[in-house]
Amino acid sequence: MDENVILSLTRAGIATATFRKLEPEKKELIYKNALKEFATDIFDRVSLDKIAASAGVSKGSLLQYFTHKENLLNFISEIFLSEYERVWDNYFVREHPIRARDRVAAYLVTRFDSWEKERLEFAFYMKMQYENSIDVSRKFRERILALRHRHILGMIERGIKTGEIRGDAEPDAIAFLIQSLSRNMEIAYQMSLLTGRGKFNIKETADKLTLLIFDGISG
Amino acid sequence: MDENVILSLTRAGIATATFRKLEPEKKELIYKNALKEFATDIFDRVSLDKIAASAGVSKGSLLQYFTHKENLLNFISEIFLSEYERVWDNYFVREHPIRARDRVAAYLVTRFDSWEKERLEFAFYMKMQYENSIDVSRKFRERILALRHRHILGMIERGIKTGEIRGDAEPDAIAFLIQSLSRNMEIAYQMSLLTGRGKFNIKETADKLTLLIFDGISG
Amino acid sequence: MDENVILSLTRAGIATATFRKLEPEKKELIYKNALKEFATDIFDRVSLDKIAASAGVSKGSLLQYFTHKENLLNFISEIFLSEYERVWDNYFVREHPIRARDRVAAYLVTRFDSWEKERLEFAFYMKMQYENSIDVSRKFRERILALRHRHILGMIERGIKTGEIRGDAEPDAIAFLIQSLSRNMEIAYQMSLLTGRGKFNIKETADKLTLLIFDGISG
Amino acid sequence: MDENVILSLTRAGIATATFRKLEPEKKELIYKNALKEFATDIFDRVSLDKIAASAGVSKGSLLQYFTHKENLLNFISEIFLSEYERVWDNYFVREHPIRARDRVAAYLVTRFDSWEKERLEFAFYMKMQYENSIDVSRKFRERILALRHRHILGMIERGIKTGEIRGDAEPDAIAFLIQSLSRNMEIAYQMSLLTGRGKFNIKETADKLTLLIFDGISG
DNA sequence: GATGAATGAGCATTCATTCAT
DNA sequence: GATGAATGAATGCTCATTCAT
Repeated sequence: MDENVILSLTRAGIATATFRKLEPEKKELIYKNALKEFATDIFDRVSLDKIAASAGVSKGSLLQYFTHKENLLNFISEIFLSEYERVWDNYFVREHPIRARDRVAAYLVTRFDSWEKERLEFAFYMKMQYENSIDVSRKFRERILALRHRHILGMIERGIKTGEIRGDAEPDAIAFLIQSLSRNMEIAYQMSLLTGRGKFNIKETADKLTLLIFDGISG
Repeated sequence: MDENVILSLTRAGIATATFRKLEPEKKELIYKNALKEFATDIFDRVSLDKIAASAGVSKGSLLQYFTHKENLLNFISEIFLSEYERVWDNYFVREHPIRARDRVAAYLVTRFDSWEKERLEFAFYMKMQYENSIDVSRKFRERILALRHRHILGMIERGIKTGEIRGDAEPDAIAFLIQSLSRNMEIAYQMSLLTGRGKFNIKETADKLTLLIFDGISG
Repeated sequence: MDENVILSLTRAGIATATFRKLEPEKKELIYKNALKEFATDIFDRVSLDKIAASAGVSKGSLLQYFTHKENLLNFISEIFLSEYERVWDNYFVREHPIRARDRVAAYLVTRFDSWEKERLEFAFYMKMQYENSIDVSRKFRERILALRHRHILGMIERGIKTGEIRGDAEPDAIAFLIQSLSRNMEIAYQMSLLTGRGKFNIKETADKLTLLIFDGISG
Repeated sequence: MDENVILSLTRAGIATATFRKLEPEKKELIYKNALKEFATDIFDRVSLDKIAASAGVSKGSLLQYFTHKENLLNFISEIFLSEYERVWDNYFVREHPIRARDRVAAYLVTRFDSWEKERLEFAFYMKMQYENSIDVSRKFRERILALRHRHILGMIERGIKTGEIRGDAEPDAIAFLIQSLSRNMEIAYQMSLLTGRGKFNIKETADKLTLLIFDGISG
């Protein structure tokens, strides 16, 4: 957890100064356990008692750190987003495949290996994107969407420049297409996790789909 | 509401015989009002009192008909699904566009005109797919997925036969692609409804995307 | 407790229909015990748990009857006021002393013998008149004040007509004077109850004060 | 704030030695801000956090100075009383009107001009007399009552000596009468402050009432 | 001596479910 | 079969008080 982010969240009134001054391990513990609860169940069914107990803090302290239940989610959400954005931005400054279609295939695959180890983070990510009944999630959704759109558009424009992607189509439409695939892969992955039966082969799916959208499905 | 469906739900223990014997209008009234509540808010925040009041039944009766709150949702879900499946099956027995790509474009557009008039049904459909973390919604999700997969596969196989869709690719992969588009269009539509700003042009989007996936995005 | 009053309170949304249908003894029990708590302690420190327990009802029921804690006080207050007004109005239609000064002396004494037996009612009456922090008490205060003012003015006007009370002074000023005495007697009575030491002789005080204000304190 | 009073309060265990050693300005600051809170709201709703924040002290210190929340109120109460008594005692050693009735009229008016500027002090004074169902307020009430009684009795006895006030009546009864007027004027003043509508003319009321009680209301 | 972090007791309110009528 | 009264479990939040630093 980035201390600078925590500082700015403190300034934004999302976490209190009291929380900021906690030992890093304790902060981490609270973050992890709260994320776990919010990832596992709906906002209304998440109980502060349970979070407090599993994080080894009193409920009173928890509320002293975040004032509100909703603010606690807000905090978790912001920390998650900052980390998420950091990772993705990092990804795009590093070296990348040479061919546009490889870049797209790689994009579709990215993050899934992390999710593999961070199941709770993935569950939280999915829940926040689709949960409409809480205000915090709207912000979350929009932040995620904007980030992904920016990244995808970047790839497309580069592909158009090199002539690998057709320039006669609207970049936004192509972006919508790639966004769709990415989203559906996340959902398919989640369902395979939930049902347990049959692993969902991400790499293979990404490769196949990239081929299809580049070359078209026409006979 | 199909009486046969109600009968089978009664046998499955989802609704009681008492409910089945109700006058059709009363059953309809309960369905409509319960669906409205479950579409509007999260399972936990839906109150039986409100449903009972708006449906003109007593809370006691409501529970006598469905035993549980969750069972009531179960019932609504099953009725919705049976209707949903009926409509789609109907769609595919009727005449269709001649060209494969027109069939796909039409598929992507279908249902949206109904949703336009049936906002609550659409909200319920989306909520069940993405938001409610209840067992019922898992079943719902899977049923929807299976149905759509079956229909899309049908289209693809027909296209392969006519040579309009390439036969060298796995039909499942192509189905995944189309499924992705369909899903993302629903999400985009929902977001345009929620935010209110800027209508989402379904027809235009469907056409553009169909072109893209048939011809590919290669330069 | 007058059923008509309860009915009108139900209509005003202060009590629910569920409460109205209760057996009279149960209603009485709730009224008595709630009044006792509100008479004994500050609104914030009165606990619904305690009232529910002493009235032999569940806390859930209590809230079903009155929706809010404040509404429960509201209810008690209205019942009290209706009874208070009934008693006083009754008092003034009955026969009265012939002489104006006797009427005033009698007025100052009235209610105290009832308070003697109804200690809790008296405590409630005092608390409601002087507790400013709850909205309900403002209404209470104004109702009490208006009633007493009306009654006192009535006495004064009659006294002016018979020539027993001087007509050259403003009736409102005389009313203020009598109101002051009445109020201070209540306070003195309350203090004698609270401290326990030395009974406060109401009758004697009323007689002495009536003499004083009629004849003046001039030497 | 009189340091001698603080010393005796320290000895009485109401304030700690730690508090006594504070700089006078800090002590004053704590007094002012605590009084403000206790004047504005009921004991239970006054929060130490708020007092600490506005007084520029830590909550820990506040409790170190006074041990309890109730003791803090105790302290404020005692300081207020000592000041109140000082002012009144001062008033009675200064020169006064020559005629007894003027002295009474002046007495009824005294303090009101101070309250005009010291709204919070007045609110505190009233709240302590009537509202707080705490032990502290009982003591407060009795101290105020005793002081006023003493002063009023003094006036009366002087009036009896000069023959301006009748000697055939019990001085205590006359004192009760004047006390009543004084009290009711305070209440009327408070109500005019609370409701906001129509100023309550103190001087005029005092004059009229003095006339009435001296000359009597007989026709 | 000053501070403020940690705590836990206390409480109003909601609502599904039970069950007597 | 219909009703709705009774219940109690569950939970977010406030705040005085304790106590380690």
